[in-house]
Amino acid sequence: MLQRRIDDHAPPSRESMREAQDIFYKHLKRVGLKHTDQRDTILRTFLETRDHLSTDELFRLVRKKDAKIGFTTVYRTLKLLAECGLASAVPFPDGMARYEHQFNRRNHHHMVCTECDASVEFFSPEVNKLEEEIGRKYHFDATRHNFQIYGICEDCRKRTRRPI
Amino acid sequence: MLQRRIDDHAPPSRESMREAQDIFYKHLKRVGLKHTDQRDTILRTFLETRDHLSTDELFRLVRKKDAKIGFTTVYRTLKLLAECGLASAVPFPDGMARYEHQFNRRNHHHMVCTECDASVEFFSPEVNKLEEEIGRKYHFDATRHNFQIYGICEDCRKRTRRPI
DNA sequence: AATGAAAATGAAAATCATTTTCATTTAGGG
DNA sequence: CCCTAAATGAAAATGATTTTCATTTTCATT
Ligand SMILES: [Mn+2]
Ligand SMILES: [Mn+2]
Ligand SMILES: [Zn+2]
Ligand SMILES: [Zn+2]
Repeated sequence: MLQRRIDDHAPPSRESMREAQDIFYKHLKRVGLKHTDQRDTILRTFLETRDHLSTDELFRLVRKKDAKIGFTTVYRTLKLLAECGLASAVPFPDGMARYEHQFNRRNHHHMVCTECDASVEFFSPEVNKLEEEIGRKYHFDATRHNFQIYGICEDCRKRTRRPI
Repeated sequence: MLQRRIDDHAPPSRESMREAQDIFYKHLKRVGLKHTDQRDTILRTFLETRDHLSTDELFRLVRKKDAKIGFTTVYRTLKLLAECGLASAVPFPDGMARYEHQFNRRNHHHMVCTECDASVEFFSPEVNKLEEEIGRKYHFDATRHNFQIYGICEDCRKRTRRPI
């Protein structure tokens, strides 16, 4: 699924990769699970992209590195990554479960174009403040939120000659 | 799915029901579709509740009024209602498609308890303002948004003796 | 290094919400 | 009333997700 960026990014450095693996393997140890090559490969592949990947899309990327890794293992690993905070589900309107990595990454939200399905990330500390305020106001122990804006992206607007 | 309210509400009056039917049938006429008893019954049933209903849940309610109406018709009618703005999908984390009616209803958002799955509606004009501002800032023609807060509801917090 | 119990793997099957198909019935303009 | 396009609903298809299970692997302990 197309994704447009408004910020730069470099692939993760060797050491930040280590750092993330550390988080993952500490989590595995904590819940009594084991370290495997498959999990390593899947984590590395996942961190190398900033896309919003479906399980199948990640599976296809993983398969390029190790064709013997099965879909089921990718599916299960993605769940583990979400458990320890390295991944989080992004609810896009295509209905499929999609994940993005949350390692060394600036907190952001998404605008989704209803015309071309592209998503654009944006940054808004105000949204985070709102979560807090509303939680306090309604006696709700808020831990996270989800905010997405739907509409027509700049490109689609230009394409259809319909200025804002 | 449990839903707690912080505002009062009465069942729709006879005349507001008419008003909604009018919107629906104008829409049907516009797109060349026909008026049927089934569609009437489904719309009435849908407007009588403020819950966030899955297709199957609405189907069960509809069935009480007319046992001959099929699931497929409910499914299709819900789509039509969404088309003309009388219904809108609410993306709750249980993964199922859920709809709430949007007729004569105050604009609101949802807090969802990750412990008991209950949802609480809240009101925040600030969120609407944010949609506008962000759209303007990023040259995105924003038409709608989705904002949900996840956390632990008051009841669950009391139950587990873990004050905020 | 060898052992063995617990966990991991991956192919295949199961699940289940959603969507489509299709034979039959119905709405509604003329 | 007639005719045609649309509606209906049962059944089947779809497709993402999840489970099952036989086999393999990890790793703490000898
Ligand atoms: Mn993102
Ligand atoms: Mn609601
Ligand atoms: Zn677009
Ligand atoms: Zn709760």
